[in-house]
Amino acid sequence: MTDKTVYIISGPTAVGKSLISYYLAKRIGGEVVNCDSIQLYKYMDIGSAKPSEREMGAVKHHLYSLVEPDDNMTVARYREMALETIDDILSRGKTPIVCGGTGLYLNSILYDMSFADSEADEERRAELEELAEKNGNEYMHQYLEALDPEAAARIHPNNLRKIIRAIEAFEYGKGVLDLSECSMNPNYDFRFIVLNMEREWLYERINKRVVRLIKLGLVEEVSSLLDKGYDPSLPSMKGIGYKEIIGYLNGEYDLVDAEELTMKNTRHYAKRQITWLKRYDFARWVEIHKGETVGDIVDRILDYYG
RNA sequence: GGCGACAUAGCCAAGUGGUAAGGCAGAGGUCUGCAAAACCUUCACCCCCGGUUCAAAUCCGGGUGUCGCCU
Repeated sequence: MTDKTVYIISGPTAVGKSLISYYLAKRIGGEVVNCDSIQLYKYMDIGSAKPSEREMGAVKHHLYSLVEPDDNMTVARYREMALETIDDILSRGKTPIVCGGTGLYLNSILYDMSFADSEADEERRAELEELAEKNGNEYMHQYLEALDPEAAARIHPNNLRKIIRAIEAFEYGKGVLDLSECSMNPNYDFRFIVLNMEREWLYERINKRVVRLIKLGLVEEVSSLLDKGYDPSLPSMKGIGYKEIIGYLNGEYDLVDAEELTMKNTRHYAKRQITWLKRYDFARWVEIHKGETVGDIVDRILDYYG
């Protein structure tokens, strides 16, 4: 371990990232830094499966419950906060343990990404969305092609969201860059662990977790968010578990359907996360087997990097 | 036992003579400012046997199975 060592504990949802990070932190005197887009929000504790009070009390946890659910979060802001937090932890002689499965946020720490030249502008975005509404995806894709052919070539014509972002980015600066043009963040020595387990077992855990979250009061949590006035269209409220419960509360289907939908969407999410994480050829994959204790897994993580 | 209906992918399902829609699930993938988001790719010789026909998931006969009704 060096004085710039930063652990990253990632993996699909429900593999046990939080628990393992917690034990790892206890073992090496680390502090946990959240890298989960939904756990960043306040009042969204049950649905986002944040670490328990006890865990948060025993080990320092950063960037949890930080912003209001209607806050306009972006990767750029996340990056800023995360790097600041990591530097602070290092300056106190502790080891940061970045824990989470939001791939884009992970990238923002891992790579020397620059967001400075492409500010997001609400008004311009609304304009572009309207233009798209009127003329369709194909039109927007051609529009982008005229501005930034390279970006257009990378973005599928149906992916309107990315097309609009690329147009914005182009108008503000150098456009949307490809990650391959970035180098690794040179300020840290990363120890990047991807936790994984047999697909079937993971799906089983996901299903059980959804049942548990509902038992713990997810429905109440969601209705209290709605009572506070948070709009279902907010990105935070589109989180898995939240949007499905909102549908139930609106009478679109019953609770059993909401539960099944949540399970399904969580499974899909886990799969996308695994796909994303495969890109990091420098990551060490730790396969968790049934019957292993958290201690065993932490041992293996520590052994990995000698 | 009789009569009738149906049998298409893991599930739902379209197709009634011209070489198997679609949805869901599953699998794989893309990714620099909404990322728990957005988007893409992929997945069947149509219950079995025989017949008619240039051509059958589609028509005919016989099996088998499921469902319904009757006795």
